[in-house]
Amino acid sequence: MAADLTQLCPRFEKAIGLLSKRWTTLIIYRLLDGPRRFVDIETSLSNLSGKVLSERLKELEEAGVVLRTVYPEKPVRIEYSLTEMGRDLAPLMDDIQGWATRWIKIEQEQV
Amino acid sequence: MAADLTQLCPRFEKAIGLLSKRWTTLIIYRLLDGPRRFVDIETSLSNLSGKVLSERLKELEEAGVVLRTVYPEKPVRIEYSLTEMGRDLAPLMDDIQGWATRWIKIEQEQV
DNA sequence: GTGCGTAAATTACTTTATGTAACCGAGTAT
DNA sequence: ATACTCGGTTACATAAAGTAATTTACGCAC
Repeated sequence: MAADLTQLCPRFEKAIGLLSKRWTTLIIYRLLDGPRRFVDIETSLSNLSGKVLSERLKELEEAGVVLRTVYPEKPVRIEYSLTEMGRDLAPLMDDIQGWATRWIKIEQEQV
Repeated sequence: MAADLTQLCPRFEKAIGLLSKRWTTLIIYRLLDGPRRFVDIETSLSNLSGKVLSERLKELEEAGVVLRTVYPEKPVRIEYSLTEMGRDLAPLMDDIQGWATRWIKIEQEQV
């Protein structure tokens, strides 16, 4: 009967809980290119609303993946960047990119 | 002004759309150990409801990641397994596991 | 055959998450 | 003063997920 009592590694579960929320991976992917401002992220990911972006950035900051830096210039500038923990996700992103390239088919627009 | 017009690779985006849905990764992770029946997956992932499992398995089958096999035995047996495309996600899972092990802290139960 | 149980779902209903759009406060430009 | 940008927040509407009961098709005990 013992179906499958293999416990999931709690760290793995927690990582998945963080990373697999909607938009999270795409936000991180954007930040791999370098620090970005709120609006830049918002406008570069279509359908991502400021509301959710704000939530995600808070979660990621809380988790230690993203760093929020305030530059006290004339009009204050706020930049979001990846911490070391965040940059360490780069190989993972490459894996997804590789897998996608190998397996994902895109339906062609009519030629 | 040109904020960041870098387009996301559509394959990458599609892959993320598939993989980052709630439960999807955990279901695939479970199937990496070998074929499983519906109830086994359901009971091994707490809080995953039959409803959503059913949806996810259909999506994954549709995407070519999961194979649904019907064994016409006395009480019919249905097994879900990974296709080659699905098994090719193993390195990604390993990377997530590695990253989680390196960075994710678990709050300790009181000793 | 009646009642009971299991596997694999599906349906109806509730709760949570996300999307949309308007609004705010600080700063700057006209 | 007016309008515009940035970095948000708020209020409301829709979509997705959770909960629980029901369904269909079996087998099993009686």
